[in-house]
Amino acid sequence: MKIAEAAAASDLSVDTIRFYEGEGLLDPVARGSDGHRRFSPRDLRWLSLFQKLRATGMPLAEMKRYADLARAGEATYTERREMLEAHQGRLAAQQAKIDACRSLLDEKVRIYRGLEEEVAGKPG
Amino acid sequence: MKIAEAAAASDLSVDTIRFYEGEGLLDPVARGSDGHRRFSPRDLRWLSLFQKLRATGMPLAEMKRYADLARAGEATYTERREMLEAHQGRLAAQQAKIDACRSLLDEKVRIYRGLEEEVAGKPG
DNA sequence: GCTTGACCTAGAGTGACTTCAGGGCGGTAG
DNA sequence: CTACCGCCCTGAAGTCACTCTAGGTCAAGC
Repeated sequence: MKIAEAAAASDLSVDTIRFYEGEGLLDPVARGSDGHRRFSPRDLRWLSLFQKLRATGMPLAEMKRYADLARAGEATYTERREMLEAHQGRLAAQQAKIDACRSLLDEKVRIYRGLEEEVAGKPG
Repeated sequence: MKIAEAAAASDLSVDTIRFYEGEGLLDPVARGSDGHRRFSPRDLRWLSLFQKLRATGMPLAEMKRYADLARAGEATYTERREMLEAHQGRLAAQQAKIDACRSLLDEKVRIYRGLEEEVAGKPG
């Protein structure tokens, strides 16, 4: 699978994928005889994981740490789990922000609708 | 109200508040005789709004546009409402990302727990 | 054989802060 | 009175995570 397909499948940009490889999040990706990257299903699963973690606010350094731990084998299960649990906490915080923003926007939109009607009803 | 209090109340940093004023999101803030900023309740409401919008991914340029429209008066009600509605769409997208990440993490954490037990149960 | 399109690298540019360096003012402890 | 502390000021440099640009390779289609 080449990079454009990997990008489409993982919901990352091709630039971001190259950047992540450069940062060492992914092991160096295999290359075809043309020098182009060939992504394995395993690479793909990593990219999708990175996409989800980043999209919800995990810093790159932390994703790197997680990837390094995964390379280190079964001795790191506990630390890896703890990292994911810490990120679950971040999800909850994000959720709270979304909820707060949603209720504010719902009200403001309602208010604007009222104001627009008022303006429309003005004589003149 | 001075800047540290405004920061605590709006959940922004003092640096971010100064930065937002510099970018013209806020009208120039009143100053005391000591040259320090004095934030009005109105400033505070704007800052809280900006905090909520930024925390959920609205770009600065868009918040600036919204603030400029608000300065322009009632002729801009409709455009302002449409901007907020567009942001409601962003909230939904964020929500989807959080949900996708949450279900992945729930599963991964469950799996790690199983693996940790397995390792713990090994002889030797 | 020439163009088109997807890929390559290295490096510059961007958005939204954050940190730093250097300095002022007001209160209080010595 | 002055030394220090804490909070504030400005302008500029630094950071994070991309994103875009310039210049180049290569296989395939006309």
